[in-house]
Amino acid sequence: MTIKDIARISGVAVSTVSRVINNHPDVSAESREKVMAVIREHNFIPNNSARDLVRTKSDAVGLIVRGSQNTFFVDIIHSIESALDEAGYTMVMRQIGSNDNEITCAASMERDKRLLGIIFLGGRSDYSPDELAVLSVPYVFCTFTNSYGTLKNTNYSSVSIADEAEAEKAVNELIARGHKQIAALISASDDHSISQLRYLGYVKALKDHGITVDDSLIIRCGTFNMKDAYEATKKKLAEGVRFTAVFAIADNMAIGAMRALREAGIDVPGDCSLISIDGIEVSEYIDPMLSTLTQPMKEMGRKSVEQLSELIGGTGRHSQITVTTSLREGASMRQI
Amino acid sequence: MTIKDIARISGVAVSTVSRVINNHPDVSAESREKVMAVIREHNFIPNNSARDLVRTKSDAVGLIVRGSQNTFFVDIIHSIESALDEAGYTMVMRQIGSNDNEITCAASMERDKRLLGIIFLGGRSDYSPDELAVLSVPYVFCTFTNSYGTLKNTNYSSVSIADEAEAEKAVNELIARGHKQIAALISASDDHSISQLRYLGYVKALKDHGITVDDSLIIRCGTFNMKDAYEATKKKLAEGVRFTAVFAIADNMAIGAMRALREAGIDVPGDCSLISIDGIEVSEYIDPMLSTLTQPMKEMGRKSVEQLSELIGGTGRHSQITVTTSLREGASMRQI
DNA sequence: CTGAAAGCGCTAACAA
DNA sequence: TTGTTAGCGCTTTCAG
Repeated sequence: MTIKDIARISGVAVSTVSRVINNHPDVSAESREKVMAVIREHNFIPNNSARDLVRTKSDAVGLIVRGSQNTFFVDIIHSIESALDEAGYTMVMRQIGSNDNEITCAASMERDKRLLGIIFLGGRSDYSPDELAVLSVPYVFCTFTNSYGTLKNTNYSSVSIADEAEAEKAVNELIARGHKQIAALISASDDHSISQLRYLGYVKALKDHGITVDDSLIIRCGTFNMKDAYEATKKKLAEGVRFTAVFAIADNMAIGAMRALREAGIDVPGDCSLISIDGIEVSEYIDPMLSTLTQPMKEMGRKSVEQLSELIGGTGRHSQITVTTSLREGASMRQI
Repeated sequence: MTIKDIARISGVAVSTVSRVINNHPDVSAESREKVMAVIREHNFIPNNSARDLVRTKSDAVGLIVRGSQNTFFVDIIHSIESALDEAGYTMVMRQIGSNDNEITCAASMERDKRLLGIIFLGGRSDYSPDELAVLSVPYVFCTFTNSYGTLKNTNYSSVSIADEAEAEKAVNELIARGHKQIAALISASDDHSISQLRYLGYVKALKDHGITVDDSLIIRCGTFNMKDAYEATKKKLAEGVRFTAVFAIADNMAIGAMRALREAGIDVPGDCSLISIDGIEVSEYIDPMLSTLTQPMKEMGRKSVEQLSELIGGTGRHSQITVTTSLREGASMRQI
């Protein structure tokens, strides 16, 4: 069933059917009625591939999301969606698996959907100019930025927290409460990811306070999973390593660690304090409530759209926007 | 940049470029090299709208997901993805917002992407034949089924748990532990959703054991959110209503309730037992570990694909597959 | 207000 | 092995 069929059945030309479908005003009420009736009767749905193909412009902005399971993104997605909506854009969201390449996916969507711009939610911190060269519309990184100097500041936009500084802030909270044996729960310390940045913040905080960094206190999980964080912490504890506090680079991982600690008979915060970064919903519901540096999700979403809008409009230049977290005092830390 | 441009630059015809792009064997190594070089040099990416438009057949199966924030779906999605992959299909996933209509979205994708079949992950339990009439390829419901008799059994396929029976099973666990004042944490009892079904199972369990159903023990949240579950439970407790156990229709909601109970000074499971249904990851990590009836996610994903495969292949008829949960004994229930 | 016709970028006969 | 060409289903001039 195509508009050609609809046209034939309704006794009008395809262009008239097209006008009806797209709500063009210059169609007589009579024709409109007739066509609509036929469309309804036959459950006709226009083919988007064909529409996208012929349309030369659109009002679509792509949102590429890495790691959909990350409940941390849910609020940001909502915020981006409504901001985009207010700005008069249509959002086309694509969640990609961990194996897919977000840039390739974005480049593909850009061509298929005639995107005006792209927002990347989650992604790597070390893209090369060559990689990004496949994109020819403006884009902004949300929740991460180019932290390894592989890009020029004048060539990309981002909205993110200062991962290293925030991690330092988190660890400082622990130090301020008298902790010196502080473990770090990370994914890896050399993967050019957010994990590495937050790890560096941890190291800096310790050094600044004259605390020696003890590599045996670093718990490397390899991933950002709750389960792996649990296993890794469990293993570390089984090795007999002890500490009075843990800094986890993500709430998710902190929750995994919490269970490992509990199962080892270590009370949080009684025997061990715990702090992390993110502020995902469930972290507020568990017992003890997680003390965490929450990222301003709504704000990040809104700012990303603002920045992209200016880029699309031609006003405004590239900029790296840094937002700050705020400490949500849960009950997982204590003074010693 | 189109294949026409690539053809011109490479000095070959568009069909040759097309052949290279699609890895057809009948291209000389020389031409292939040349074309590939030009493609790389210009960062050429083919337009999928055009490809989808012209392709008359594909190996794509659509996966329509309602409620992406639901971490319960993550494992099922993985399982469906790999099963589809093994069966030689390509998966096209689309997450839809709570405002969008999943059937319309599916119908649209069916036409755009020439889908061979569709899997609905999450959805309503009372579709009408008319609604479904827009779909012309086989589909299967995953995690829900047509529970209100609006469809003929010979007209649809599904893989789900028996919501009412499983809810009954959950409540029976509570009753077996001596509980009689059992609250039910639900979304609504008359919305034709899974909530209503599980509510009915709750009612049945009570009745079968001669326990009067007390409407003041029903906590209606209106949604399936953690937050709303928390608020609703808090409110109920503030009204002075007391009970020795709670049956929550979903883990998510149970976690919300847990916090409300805790804040009211009610210990779980000391003062109040708690059981729910689903088996989401985090429910295993919290303290106390949630006692829940876990759905066999991997199995559900695999069976959905199997069923769809048979439908697509023309072998096999429609069927409603019921899988069963298993009790994961956490630590949120106790004998009284 | 309506229709005819020219493509959008690509694939797949068909011919060479 | 390669090139030519006819559409896929739709939107959009351009005439009428």
